[in-house]
Amino acid sequence: MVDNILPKQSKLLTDDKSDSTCGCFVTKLFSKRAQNREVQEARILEAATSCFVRAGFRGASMNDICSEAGMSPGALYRYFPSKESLIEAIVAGHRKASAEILDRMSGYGNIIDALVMVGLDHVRQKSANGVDDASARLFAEVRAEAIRNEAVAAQCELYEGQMREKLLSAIGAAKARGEIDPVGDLELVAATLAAMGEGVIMRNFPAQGVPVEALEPMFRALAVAILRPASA
Amino acid sequence: MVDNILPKQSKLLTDDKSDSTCGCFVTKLFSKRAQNREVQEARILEAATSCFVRAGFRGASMNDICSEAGMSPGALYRYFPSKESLIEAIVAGHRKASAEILDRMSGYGNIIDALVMVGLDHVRQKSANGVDDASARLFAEVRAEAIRNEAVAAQCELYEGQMREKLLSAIGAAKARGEIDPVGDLELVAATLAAMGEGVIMRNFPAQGVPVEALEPMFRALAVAILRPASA
DNA sequence: AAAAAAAGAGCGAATGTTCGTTCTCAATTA
DNA sequence: TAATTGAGAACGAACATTCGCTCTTTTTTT
Repeated sequence: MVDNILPKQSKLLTDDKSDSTCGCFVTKLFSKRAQNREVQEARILEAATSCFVRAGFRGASMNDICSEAGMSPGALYRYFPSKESLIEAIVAGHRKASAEILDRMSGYGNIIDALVMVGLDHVRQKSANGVDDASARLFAEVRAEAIRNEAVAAQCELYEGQMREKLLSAIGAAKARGEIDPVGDLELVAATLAAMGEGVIMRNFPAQGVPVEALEPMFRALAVAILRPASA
Repeated sequence: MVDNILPKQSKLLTDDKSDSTCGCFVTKLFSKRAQNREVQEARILEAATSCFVRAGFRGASMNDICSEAGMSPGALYRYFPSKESLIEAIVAGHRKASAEILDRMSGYGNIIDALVMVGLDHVRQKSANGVDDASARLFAEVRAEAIRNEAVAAQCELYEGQMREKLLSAIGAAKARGEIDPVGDLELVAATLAAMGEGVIMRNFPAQGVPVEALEPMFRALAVAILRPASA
């Protein structure tokens, strides 16, 4: 389809003549070749994401991805050894971005505000990240793929384990401070909050015309109901 | 794999000789042939469900399904004209079962109890329906498939539209009665409850060792938080 | 610094396999 | 006998991946 927006061989980094007179291994790290590799990998991942969102991991063919990336199969296979490796790279990046949102929790004075922020930020990121709602769709695809693809399941496990820990420690600390009185076992409380939040994220409300702000009272009500802060 | 647990041709209904002396068209409806057709269709759907849960809609081949059903491709294609038609039949059945749970809502005195029941019944049905947790896994698969398969999307739309209406009318009635004071717009409230409930269903908690009863206070807290009953 | 050699990058046709579906023919039922 | 049902081989398309080749960049040698 989109055949040649970029020249066949990216020249992006060719103009500025880097001082290749230096013989040290810095040349190796920043050589034309090494830089090009990163650019190409990014290009492939972007194309693959676009194709996978459109047709699913199984539905998108390597040829589709090659076309979208403006690259031949032979070239693409120099950067990723298999379709499977592409899927894994994309899943890891997707889940990592989610996990990182939780790191901002400590910036909030109380746990309720922090949780609401986590929910809203997820919705924002998954629905308007860049141009389209690719991320929310990927979420569903990844969930399904994880059921039968062991490597993908492991990636999910890894990052979702991190998320669970972060959530758990934040809630545990708040409880220790006497800030909240959760309705149940901390583990279950954290898992339920995560599951319910994920349900909202996957619905992709913004794509259906519901503004992110409208979800704020919903997330807040959920957090208050499950965590029962002393102030309420 | 499981090659021949059942005989190649099911004899389940062959033994009891039905009175084929009657020449009216009732014979057509209940003839050996017509009965056999239903049995075979059920057998195929069961096998297909099993395969799809194991490998996904795209990952399971028609040969897999044929083997599991103890049937040749030629035979199977007499009952379903395509893989696509199998998928659609399964999706429809799966979503219909979900929608029917909502019909039991009117049996409860108040909306909170009714909602909690709906959530728990979904979890029960999706996780322990029959033998394994096939139904919860199918949920994820169907969500992903609906993104790119128009026919599946339409099936989901149909039944989820019904569910939305049922939920909306139940909540609307409770509000009219002054029983509750929801935190927001009724449409959004219903959609959020459904999304959050779905999140819990897809997590398949019972398969991870969390008993269904443990989820009851979670669902109740959610319903109370979002709907705000006067009694609370 | 120039020449030669090696390594890397890209292309696109080719490969072997898998898959959904169809076809032909035999067996069973009406 | 006529119609339905089933088996299983066969078909054509699609797919992930590889191969042989050319061109460019980097490294080594002179």
